[in-house]
Amino acid sequence: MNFTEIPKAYDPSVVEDKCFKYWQKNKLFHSEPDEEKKPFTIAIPPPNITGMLTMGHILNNTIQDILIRMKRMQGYNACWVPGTDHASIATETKVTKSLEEKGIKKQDIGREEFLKHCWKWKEEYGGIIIQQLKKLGVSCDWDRERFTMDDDYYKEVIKAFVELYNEKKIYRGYRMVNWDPANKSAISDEEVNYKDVNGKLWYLRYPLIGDNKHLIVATTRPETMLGDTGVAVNPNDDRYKDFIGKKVLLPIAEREIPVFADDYVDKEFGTGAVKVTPAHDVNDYEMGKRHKLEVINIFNDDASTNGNVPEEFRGLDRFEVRKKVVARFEELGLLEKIEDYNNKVGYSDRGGVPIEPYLSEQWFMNMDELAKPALDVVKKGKVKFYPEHWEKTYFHWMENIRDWCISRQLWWGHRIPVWYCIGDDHCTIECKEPIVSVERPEKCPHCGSKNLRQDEDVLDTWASSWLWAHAIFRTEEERKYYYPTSTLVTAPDIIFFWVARMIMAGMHFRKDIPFSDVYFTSIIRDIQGRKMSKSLGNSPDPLVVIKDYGADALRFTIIYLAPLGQDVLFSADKCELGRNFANKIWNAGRFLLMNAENIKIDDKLIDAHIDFADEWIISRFHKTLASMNQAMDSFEINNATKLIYSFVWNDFCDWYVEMIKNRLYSDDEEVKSAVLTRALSIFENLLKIVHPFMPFITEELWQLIKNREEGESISISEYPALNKDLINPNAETEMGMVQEIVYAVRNIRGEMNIPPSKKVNAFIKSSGVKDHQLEYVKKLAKVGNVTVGTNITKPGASASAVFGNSEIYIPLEGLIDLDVEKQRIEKEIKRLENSLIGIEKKLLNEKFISNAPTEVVEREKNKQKDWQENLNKLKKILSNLN
RNA sequence: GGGAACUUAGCUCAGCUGGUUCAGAGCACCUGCCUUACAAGCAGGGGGUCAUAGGUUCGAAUCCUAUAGUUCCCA
Repeated sequence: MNFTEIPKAYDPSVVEDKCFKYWQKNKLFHSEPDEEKKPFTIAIPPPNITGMLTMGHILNNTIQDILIRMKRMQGYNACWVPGTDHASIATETKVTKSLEEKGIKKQDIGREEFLKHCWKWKEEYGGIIIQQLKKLGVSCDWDRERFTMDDDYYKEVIKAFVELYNEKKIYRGYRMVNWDPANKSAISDEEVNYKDVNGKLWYLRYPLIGDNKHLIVATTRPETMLGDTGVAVNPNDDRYKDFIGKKVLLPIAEREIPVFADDYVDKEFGTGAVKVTPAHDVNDYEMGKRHKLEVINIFNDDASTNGNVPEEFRGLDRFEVRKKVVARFEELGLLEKIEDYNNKVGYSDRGGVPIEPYLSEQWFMNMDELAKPALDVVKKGKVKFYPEHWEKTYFHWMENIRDWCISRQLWWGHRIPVWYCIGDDHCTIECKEPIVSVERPEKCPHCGSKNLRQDEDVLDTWASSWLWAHAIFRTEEERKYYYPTSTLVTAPDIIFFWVARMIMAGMHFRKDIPFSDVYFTSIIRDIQGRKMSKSLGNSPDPLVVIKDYGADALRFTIIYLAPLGQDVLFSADKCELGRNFANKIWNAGRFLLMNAENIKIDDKLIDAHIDFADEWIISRFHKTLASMNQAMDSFEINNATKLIYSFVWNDFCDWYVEMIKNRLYSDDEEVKSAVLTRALSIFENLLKIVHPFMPFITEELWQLIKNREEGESISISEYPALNKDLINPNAETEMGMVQEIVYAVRNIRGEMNIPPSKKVNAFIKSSGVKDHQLEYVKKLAKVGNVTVGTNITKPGASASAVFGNSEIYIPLEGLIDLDVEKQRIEKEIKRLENSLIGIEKKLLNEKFISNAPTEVVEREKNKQKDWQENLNKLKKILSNLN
């Protein structure tokens, strides 16, 4: 290959697909248990099969990929299991809708037929998100892809149900649940979101029986009055003492209902008298139980009114009925008033409609005993959260945990393994007991009837995905090897849904934690800080971003922007950061490769002709590595990207590459070979530490800089080991001096507007500058001749600067603007004076001298001495200018 | 109502256990450059009483308390 033909700008579109295919073909990310190696395992948070790739997935999976790639290179048996979940409600909604578009109703075709459609839909669309994920370059073990409804996973879920039922942790009950009328299913407490709603408070008059008086009740839901079976007041409310025990005639329904006293009633709310609807409000239900009230359900499963309301009010949607009820109250002269009222309304997470408290028969899981060990392992630090503060949220939820409603009135999902005896003629009382079994029972164990009916409901999707961390592994052998997994990377909004429950499942079914570290990712917002959402249309399509900027650029940018525990304000154009960085790396590689066309690479010379610039970059590399290790250990991944960025751009490209040019363009072939060989080896190490973050470009360059065998890959190469002996303070000091001089000269050049094409000469009044340093100064600051000595006098018409304890003069005959020069010096004097004021104040403070550690005091004294000397020099320079 | 996080340059944010990266980075801005890796670049520059008020300390962006604002979770 002719390297001069390498394009000047990096083009990710060519490289990315090629690299991914190469990795796939060679199965580089496949893992099998291997007792010789330590496992490092990640279970992907399974995206839902109805989902499309979002920026949240990008962040989440990039982090996982960084962790897994790094560990893989560090010699671990890295195993990242990908997969998807079946998303009961979301999928069923999609399939139902698409059938309805064809004029097919779910009920008409029946369960079996409907499920066939679901599977077809899953085959067609369910894999899209996984395909999209591949564009990101993630290194999952693609042979291990799992789905929560795979046969063996399905069995695992059913087994868990039966086990928990037998342990009496799962039970059936007639309860008031959160009902989602859109999906016609119960949902769990966690799936309800409370929103502030600008509503109304209606004041309704209920006529007292045997009296001309009225009792006025206030309600946010007037329509439920059709199901009222009582009116409650506070027992200590003097206003209503006389009403207790009397009855009111419920308007419209024409029902006599009692007035009673209950402590629950808040005297301050409304009129202090509240209508009680036991079938449609949790608190009313409790009151109803206490006072043995009738329970009248007025709604069908879609929240339309049923036969328990007067004829003309039947079959209407709950919001329609509201209007009609209010209108009727007005007609009857029983509407006292309407006030604006701000209240919280629970909305269904999935359905997006207000939930309806609804009495129904459901399956529940008692969480008390499951929660204890799960709480314990986090308290004891066996499972660590990053950032740590999520522990508090976790503790609070776990300590106040409530029973989990796990049944859903849906067909797509894990069907509850419970059968009911319909019976023949000889049923016993025991036949009423549910028959809970992994396999379909032959007959009723009590009466022998074969007439059995399976429970129609399926389980909450989370009641299957909570087993994910272990159920993704098929054999006990694998579970022993890979479980517990290492790090879970997930969004904090599913801490209860998934993280907490997975810890519970792990402790219960495996008697061990499911993962040792949990990394809670940032939430991606738009540039105005709004959550990204479909309805706002403010979420960039990650695939378009990848197309425009490259996957590496997107990966790097999103991590760079995402500090631990902080939200990220993202817009696609921010990916310029990553794209530019990729281009920088590309061009550094291009530079080395172009030189490699004419210069021989010779590994024997890798340590030959080494000088302080080489030692310095190696020192910087190992320092960077040390900081990176520290950052990664504490999951400060964005710090790691910053370290990488600054090493690559500032140290390697800005300084080192510029510095080796002197020697690469020399006449000594051996020096040239040594310098390029070494630079390439440092560059290779650089590629390796960048690789987990930007896998594609680093793979491409790694393949280019040496001849590689088929199947070789940077992704399975050895990660550079930290060698603290190579951190070299002498080289850094020597380099520091070069940098100081170069900065000083560049500053003069910049301020004096001297074009780069024009070389300047320099006089340096110092004893400590060596010739080989000056060679670099000449190159980097575009200096022609340098004169160094201790007894140099300042040439006329020159600009000056002070560095360390030395002075530098740049003769600028005809170029110098005296005013500019004076301003430059004065600015520097001002800066130093301000610093000195602060330091003097400190040193004059007796308490500082006596209380501060001696080394701090020493340090301050030295600083003062150096700065004072420099100040004196500058002052002298300034007075000479005047 | 209870809890959590945040407030540092025009914007987005670093700054972990107080004193050698202490006031930083990227973007934006201004000036000069197509210097044989890179204009997606190079060199230089301007810009912040670290939300406010107290306190602890020899010393506070950093620790404590209160206040204000922003965001999120739970009831």
